[in-house]
Amino acid sequence: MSACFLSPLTFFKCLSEDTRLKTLLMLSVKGELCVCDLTDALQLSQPKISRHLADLRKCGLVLDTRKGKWVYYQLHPDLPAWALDVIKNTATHNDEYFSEALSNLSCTSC
Amino acid sequence: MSACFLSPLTFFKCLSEDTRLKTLLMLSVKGELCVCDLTDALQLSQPKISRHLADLRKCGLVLDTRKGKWVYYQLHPDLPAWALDVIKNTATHNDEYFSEALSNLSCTSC
DNA sequence: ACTTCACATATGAAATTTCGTATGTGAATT
DNA sequence: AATTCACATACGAAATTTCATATGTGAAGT
Repeated sequence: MSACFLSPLTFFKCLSEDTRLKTLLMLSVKGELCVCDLTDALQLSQPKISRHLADLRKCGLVLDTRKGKWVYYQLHPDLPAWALDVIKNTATHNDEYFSEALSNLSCTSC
Repeated sequence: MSACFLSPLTFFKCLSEDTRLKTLLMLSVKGELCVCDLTDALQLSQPKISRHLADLRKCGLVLDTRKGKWVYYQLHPDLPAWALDVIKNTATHNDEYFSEALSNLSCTSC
């Protein structure tokens, strides 16, 4: 789904759950992460991560790209500027909220 | 409650419901509104508005001041800057989401 | 082609959120 | 002090969200 329109309510509902919020904040810092990166970082089951990623996809907040066996997620390039601002702004001023998750990342690109 | 600390998750949970979100956006534009202003603007029952205002109070997002019979609400002065930014930014770029509510306001100060 | 790996989805149960209705509280008016 | 007005809270029901578990799908290796 392309991110043509995004109602503020839909957007904030996506941000109102721990797993989804941390995922978006991590993506805003790291640019791109695969599902296994996220399960490692957040120490959660794969189906749980996958379900929340599906929510974010349906709302147009993230874009998924398959690269061989792995599926990489990024913030959707067509995300409205105000929404991207909210995410970046939140990430910048709340390191302590997701720093532990970031430090759990073991990918080579970190 | 003073707004010493506000976790991003708590904050976004407050923004993830239509009544609460519109209330916050209206307050960011109008500065101060009483409960009856909000019931008029949003065309909702008084207990419903009141319950959501209680939620916002408990999280430290709004401050209530009694003036005679009326209770006026405003965004909490101690709201963290990043959180205020999110609200203002969202209000600026999503007029159509709450413009109808604003136009329903019949208070003299509008 | 069979297996394995990475990820997605389906299902029902459990937890959380929301709501309407009724009732309570405080300030002002008479 | 009794009533009215503006607002807050209590309560159970209904709706929504979240989750664990099981199963399905697609790509790559053997």
